[in-house]
Amino acid sequence: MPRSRRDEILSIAAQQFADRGVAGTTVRDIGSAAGILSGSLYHHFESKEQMVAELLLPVMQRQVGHYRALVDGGSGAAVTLRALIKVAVAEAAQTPNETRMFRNDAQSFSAMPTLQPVTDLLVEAAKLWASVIERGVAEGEFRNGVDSRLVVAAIFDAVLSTTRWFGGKRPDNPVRIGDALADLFLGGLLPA
Amino acid sequence: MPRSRRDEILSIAAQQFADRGVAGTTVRDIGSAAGILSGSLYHHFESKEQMVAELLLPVMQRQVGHYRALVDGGSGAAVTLRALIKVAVAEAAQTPNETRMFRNDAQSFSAMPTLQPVTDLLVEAAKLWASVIERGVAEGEFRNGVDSRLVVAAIFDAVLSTTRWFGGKRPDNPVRIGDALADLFLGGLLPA
Amino acid sequence: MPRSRRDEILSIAAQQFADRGVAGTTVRDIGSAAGILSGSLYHHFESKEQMVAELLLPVMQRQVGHYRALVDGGSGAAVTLRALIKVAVAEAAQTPNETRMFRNDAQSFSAMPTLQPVTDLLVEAAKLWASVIERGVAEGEFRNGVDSRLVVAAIFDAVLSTTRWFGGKRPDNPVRIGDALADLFLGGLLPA
Amino acid sequence: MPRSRRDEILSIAAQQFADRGVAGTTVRDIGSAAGILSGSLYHHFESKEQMVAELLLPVMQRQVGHYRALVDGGSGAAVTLRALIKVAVAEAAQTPNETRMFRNDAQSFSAMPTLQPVTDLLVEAAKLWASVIERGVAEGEFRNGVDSRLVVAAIFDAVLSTTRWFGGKRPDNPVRIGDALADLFLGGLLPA
DNA sequence: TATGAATGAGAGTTCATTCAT
DNA sequence: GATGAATGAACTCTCATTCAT
Repeated sequence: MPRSRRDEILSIAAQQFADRGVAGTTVRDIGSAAGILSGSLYHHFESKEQMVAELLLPVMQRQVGHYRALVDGGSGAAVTLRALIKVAVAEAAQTPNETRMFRNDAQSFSAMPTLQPVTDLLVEAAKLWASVIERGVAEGEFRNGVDSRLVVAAIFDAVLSTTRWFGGKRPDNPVRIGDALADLFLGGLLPA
Repeated sequence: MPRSRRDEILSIAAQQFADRGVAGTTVRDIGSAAGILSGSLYHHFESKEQMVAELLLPVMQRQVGHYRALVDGGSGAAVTLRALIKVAVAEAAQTPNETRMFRNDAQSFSAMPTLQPVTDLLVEAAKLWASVIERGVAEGEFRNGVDSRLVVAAIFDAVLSTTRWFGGKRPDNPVRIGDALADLFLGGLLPA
Repeated sequence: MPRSRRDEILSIAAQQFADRGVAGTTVRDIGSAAGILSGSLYHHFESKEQMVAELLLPVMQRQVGHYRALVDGGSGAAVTLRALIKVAVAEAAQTPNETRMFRNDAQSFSAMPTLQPVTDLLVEAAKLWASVIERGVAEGEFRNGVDSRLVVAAIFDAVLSTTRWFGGKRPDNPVRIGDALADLFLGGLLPA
Repeated sequence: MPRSRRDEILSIAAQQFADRGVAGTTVRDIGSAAGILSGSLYHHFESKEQMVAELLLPVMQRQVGHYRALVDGGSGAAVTLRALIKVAVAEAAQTPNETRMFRNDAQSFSAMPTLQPVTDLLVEAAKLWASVIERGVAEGEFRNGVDSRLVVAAIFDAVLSTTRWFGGKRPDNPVRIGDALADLFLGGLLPA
């Protein structure tokens, strides 16, 4: 429930960005979905790029905030990793459009200067997750020889993909998905 | 080592498509990377879209060919899944540019009619993988309660992400990466 | 006297289309004649082809409307034919640019899907005219052995050519031209 | 039955020019209809424009030759006009493609410097025909008050249109068409 | 806040023509 | 005579953005 007209437009834009990609969405698309002309968008926002930034930055800040708290929380690596996965999935479920933007458009962020802060947070998030994996290996909680970069990339991409299950008609339960993913990455497919 | 001029241009285009995305790559980009004018590309190809199709279709056909053979190979689910992951990673290592195109641009394929056959193969691939997971669960080789769709999506995305390790200056070893990924998804992070 | 900017541009385009042919007129030509950039045309029209359609359809609808009324009017064949010629010439004088487009570009209409309705009306017009000739022959008003298709084609082309006399500095009188043409086709060159 | 390869290509080009218009025909079209690449056309012809000139000039020269002879032949205006119409129709039947090019593309000839001689002949032809009409009026053979320019334009256009009946599967008889046209313009539709 | 008209850069594509082989 | 590759200019059309009203 968006409060201002501004927020309303922003959430309409998020939908479009998620559906067709940032580059594939024209300001005309956004305007006509919002019931105004494209030129009128510029009364609310400085540029299309700024809309993207305004959409993604708070989402990423919230996420990294959670990650920092969990990593600093003093729990063991396995418990922390499960918590990270669950909170990440929960956030993905809450902000599915923004999450799909991360999944599909992160590649092009480097060409958008305004998004530097977002990219920085993305990097920090990856480092936080990697640190948990590394600690787990170092402390013997995780298997030896695990490649932390590879594992982090795999988990991250898996989390970003969970938005598939949250859209559509019968959205799945984020808690269940988070647990399933944590089970998969911690315990594997083979039975214990 | 491309033989004809045509193949040479095609591999140059693949690099650009992978780096900046299909939509983000202009025919002028491709032309100047190939040392010719953009218009001259049309001596070799009918359209930009056709270049994409010509790049992706054989790659996907090869992959699905492998997947079919493995799924029909009669091995157990775990063995088959490991083989699938390894061959998929090996293919990703051999065609890193095309793989990155799948990762980043698959979303927009629906807007490109020429790519329908590619999309069809993509769907078939997902079904083949899912069938292995389901068989593993049914036959007790995999844990009970595993969500096959979710697992397939996670593994697929992880495989597509491995191209990170194959580009650049010091490309990693696909066999090692394939094994690491198979270990992760079969055995999980926790020690046996 | 065009009212909206849109109509103004349209009538400028008609002039150009008539002078250089539809294919020979570029959107840049139209734009610069209208004092705007070519891209700005697309604020008003979806495509060049749509401009052509929007120009020709109402003209042809009006004409066929007249033809239907006259053919159904119950007058004799000779009287009807004279009326047809006169109204056709009058319309050509009122919309000289569109008429020249019919004369010069009708051949290429089949390649423009948007113009199908126009082509359909063109065909109907020819049939209406031919029916009058045939009735005249059948009822003995016209000479025996007259080839109606040939005569219709000849009259049609003659009418389309009359725009020569309506442009330029000293435009001729459509009523006079219409009568002269009717005299020619009804009575011939030889004195009665 | 074209003799040289050159003539063969030329007649293939004429067909295309007639069907799609000069501007609407690409050298690629001509090449592929002739079974060679477009570039190879330039071994035979200097330019596309030259092909047009080479096609139209002899046709027009022949025609004007006939017209001059007939106009200078000393016959009465009516006899001369009938002869002009019949020979013009006969020529149209013999060179239908070139005639259709005159009908459809004459407008654009002014933009093609190479075609100046053709245009000059076209003008001379019109003058020759007009002189016959005027003589007929002056000598009382034709009705008083006849507008010679208008009549010439009408007859010319009618002749150019006769190619409709000479193409296709069951080509009509040029002699019959010529007579029908002469009857129409001399005697009109009304019975004597 | 919004409209409607326009900009200007750049997109994919076409095409007559050239030329080394 | 023909090929195959390329040029370079022009084409239609798109789109983020600006601005007077």
